[in-house]
Amino acid sequence: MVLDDADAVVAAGGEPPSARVPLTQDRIVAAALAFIDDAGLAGLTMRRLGDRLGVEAMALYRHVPGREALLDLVVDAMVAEMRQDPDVLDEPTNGWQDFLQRLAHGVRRVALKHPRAFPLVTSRPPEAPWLRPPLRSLEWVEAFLTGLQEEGFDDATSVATYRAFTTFLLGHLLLEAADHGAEIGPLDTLEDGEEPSRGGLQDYPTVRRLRERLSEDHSVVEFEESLEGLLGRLTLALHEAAAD
Amino acid sequence: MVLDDADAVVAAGGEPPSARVPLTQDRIVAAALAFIDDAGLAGLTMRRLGDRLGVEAMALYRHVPGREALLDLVVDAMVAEMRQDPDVLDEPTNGWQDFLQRLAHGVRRVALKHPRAFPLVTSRPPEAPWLRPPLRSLEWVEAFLTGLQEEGFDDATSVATYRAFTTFLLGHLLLEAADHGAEIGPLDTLEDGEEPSRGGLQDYPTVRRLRERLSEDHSVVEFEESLEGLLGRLTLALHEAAAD
DNA sequence: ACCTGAACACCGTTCAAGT
DNA sequence: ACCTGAACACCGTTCAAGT
Repeated sequence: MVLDDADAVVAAGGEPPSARVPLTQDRIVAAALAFIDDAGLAGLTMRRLGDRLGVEAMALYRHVPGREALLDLVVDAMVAEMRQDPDVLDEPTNGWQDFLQRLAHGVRRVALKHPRAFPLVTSRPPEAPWLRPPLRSLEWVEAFLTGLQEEGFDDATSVATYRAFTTFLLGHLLLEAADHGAEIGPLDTLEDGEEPSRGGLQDYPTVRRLRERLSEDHSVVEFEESLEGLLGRLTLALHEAAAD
Repeated sequence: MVLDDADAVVAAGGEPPSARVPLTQDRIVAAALAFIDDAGLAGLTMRRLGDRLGVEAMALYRHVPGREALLDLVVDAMVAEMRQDPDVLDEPTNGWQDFLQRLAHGVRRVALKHPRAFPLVTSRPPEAPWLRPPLRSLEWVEAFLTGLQEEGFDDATSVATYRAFTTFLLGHLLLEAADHGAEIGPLDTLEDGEEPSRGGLQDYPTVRRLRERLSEDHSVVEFEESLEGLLGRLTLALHEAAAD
């Protein structure tokens, strides 16, 4: 999913005049992700994606089974992006807390890099029913569980941690991505200063009074504190498990 | 959004032979929600929804602005369903912990009643950018914040609680809904016992060993304990705020 | 007043035909 | 070997016409 020379040419100046750049699945997936990033999922069409790649839509079907499968590949690409992150470790080398902290921040970086595509990680059905977004690849879960077991987690605690950790990530990152993605409906183009739906605010005095505060962005602090809270609870659970 | 006589007639025996049941927005929205509940969002089409109501698709446009708007109305219907729940209180009458606990369980009931429609609550853009799913209506947030303030929460703590509470609900309920919704892709019809994607499991020994455990459903306990943990942290935060 | 029929622009996808 | 053109079935949506 790395930008190769072919993409560089296309990105630089439209499609190459005569030099035929061959289509590949990776190029298609990368283009689809880029498309969603700046036009939203609703705008992604096989025909428009073809345009973007200088090709008829029908040419895509030689490299990708169809639109649905393409979206799954986009999810795979984002999941793979987390694994490439040098700050995310394959196994715990400085204790499990450091391991989980790096992982959490790595996932968060990807979510904020692709706020409009990230929800796909949640909405696409996973490979197996017990895989949970956003850590929804077998490789991820294997690395996650093995890492914890190396650090002395027993079976039950490892699995419970996987579940608690994914729940935590999903809640925070989906909301944070929504803030940044700002899926502005095509109707909400408030180019003029009309401030829609503000009128009704008079009926909600408390909301109205706290409006400024509600708009403040404390997501970094909240993520950090919530993560620390989770790690703290896990530490307790670990000691309890050891005491049994 | 309550089933009225008109729906009862239709539900009982197909469309009424001659007695014209007038279309209303409520009937359309209820039918759309029911459709998503048992066919998934992808299957919902204006034309098919018209069929289900014994009407041409074009007739729907007299009562609903369009498909996108209809989906927003479906979300509103689910949000309203939470407010009708008799176990969910409008204001805290037995302390804020009881207030939040009832609210949490009420939202959970709706999520589990509509596992395939619930994700819409997250994916549709809210009325205002500072409204957060799943408590994404002005009425909800007004009741929520006012209730907490009656219980002595200051402004900052009320808003922080709103944010923490929504994050908690979203993470848990989206994952739990996904478990129950089982968005089985049209291709995944494993009517024969082929067990797809199980072959690769040999490369993931830890996942393989913990497979049984990963499939166990502990969502009730997790929801309960996580909620209790949240309330506990809030209690601490309250005391800290009071000490300042 | 409320619904229908026909039409338009746009989809995903298939397949024979081009180069 | 790889892409294109034409075609099919299905969408959302508009609007004049029916009752």
